[in-house]
Amino acid sequence: MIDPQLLREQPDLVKASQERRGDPVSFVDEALAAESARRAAITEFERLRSEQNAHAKLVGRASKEERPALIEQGKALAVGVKEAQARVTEAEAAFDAAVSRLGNIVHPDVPAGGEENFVTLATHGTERSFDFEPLDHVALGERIKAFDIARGAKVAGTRFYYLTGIGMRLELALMLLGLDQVLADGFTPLTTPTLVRPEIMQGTGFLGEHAAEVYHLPADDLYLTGTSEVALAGFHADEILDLDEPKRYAGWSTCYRREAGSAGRDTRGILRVHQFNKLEMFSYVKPEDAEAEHDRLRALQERMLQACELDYRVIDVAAGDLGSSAARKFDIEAWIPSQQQYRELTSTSNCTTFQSRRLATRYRTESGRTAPVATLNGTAATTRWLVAILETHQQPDGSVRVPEALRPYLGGLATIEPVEAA
RNA sequence: GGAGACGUCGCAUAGUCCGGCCUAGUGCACCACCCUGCUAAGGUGGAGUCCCCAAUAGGGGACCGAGGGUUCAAAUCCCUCCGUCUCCA
Repeated sequence: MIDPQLLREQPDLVKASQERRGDPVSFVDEALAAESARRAAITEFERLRSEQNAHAKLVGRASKEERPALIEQGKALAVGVKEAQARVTEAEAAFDAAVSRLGNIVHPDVPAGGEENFVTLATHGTERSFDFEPLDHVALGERIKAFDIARGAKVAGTRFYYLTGIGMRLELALMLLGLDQVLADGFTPLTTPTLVRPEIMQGTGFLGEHAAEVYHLPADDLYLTGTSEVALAGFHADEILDLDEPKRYAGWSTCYRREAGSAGRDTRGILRVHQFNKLEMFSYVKPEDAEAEHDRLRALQERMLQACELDYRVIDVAAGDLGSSAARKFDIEAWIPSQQQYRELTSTSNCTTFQSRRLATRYRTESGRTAPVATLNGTAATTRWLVAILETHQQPDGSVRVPEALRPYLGGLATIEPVEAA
């Protein structure tokens, strides 16, 4: 959630942010009204409560004779307090709902507009073309027996797959390469829970706009996470952190997504699936260090794509295409030869203090006060990378060259040869 | 799955049976000052988190795992949930 003080003191700034996101500006005035209603309710309740507390003490000290009359008076006070308390609960729920509709304050450098209005910050490599007819990752995967999509569908349904043989090994190799890179950068590796409680899902904002994307297990009231960001953000919930040094974590987990709104899109292959693995970076830093950390995460991601010898571009995602908790987001998209277009491989978001405020993750400032920390997240590697790696490094005979950096994790394997049909 | 014990403002504990000077005590650790004078010790005071009002000082409310309930009044009584531990299966 955004800073209520900012909402109160600089509503115009919040309105401008809403405007740039393409979200209703009227939400700001509604939130403001709910905010002052909330404070009024609290003030009234506390006045009555104070009166009641003083009265209860009188009763405690009173003699037997005085007591009955005082208790009668107390009953009247109790009614008023109860009503006032109910009004506070109501006002707080209303405020919560109203303020929850406001997205994070968009960073001033974020391009205006929607999905297609991104700005390309950098490109690397060529948009590779071949002097032979390139295969897409599905055809390549069949040649080298890297995955089995038909059997995935048979067993679990569409958008499920098996990684087989070299495919399975290649995914692990990629994850291990990613892990070694983030370890070198001081990240603490974690294997995270992939089932979480409603409060955590709610607190991290994934039950808002993405609610339909999330698998729910009603028998246990647990949610399957679509990214370890959920567990990583929840890790330090309700804590006061020592942030003299930033806290950096790399969470490895399987991710589950319903892909509810994407029927018919990317139905071929493993580009868009219900289940995949991901190594996710997550940083807790002081708010003033958030932008530098964001650049750092992006640099790390670029290094990973370069290690995999992929062609890519870095885009600054436009305001209208930002998740509600992100103030700014950089996506790195790799060139997919069979599609002749760039597709997202990584994403890194600066959530400033938006996420931590609801999760009550704080640090101690110079003056000794507590203040919300800034959180940032970014992809280090996912199963989807296999698509780009296979297609980019394919050779005329249907074999695939293994990027140097991945070879140590594959026993030195330099080329993945087609498997002859049995 | 069954039975039981437990959860207190950093850590450790008192308080809960029997509701009201609990404004949650004490020890350790911590911070400031004083005393002392050098591997120490002692004294005084301070100190949690969240929120509201006032914006300097200050005043008030909430928090004893979480949420409800009973009551004039709940750490204390009742219910539900979460967690930890022990025993049984």
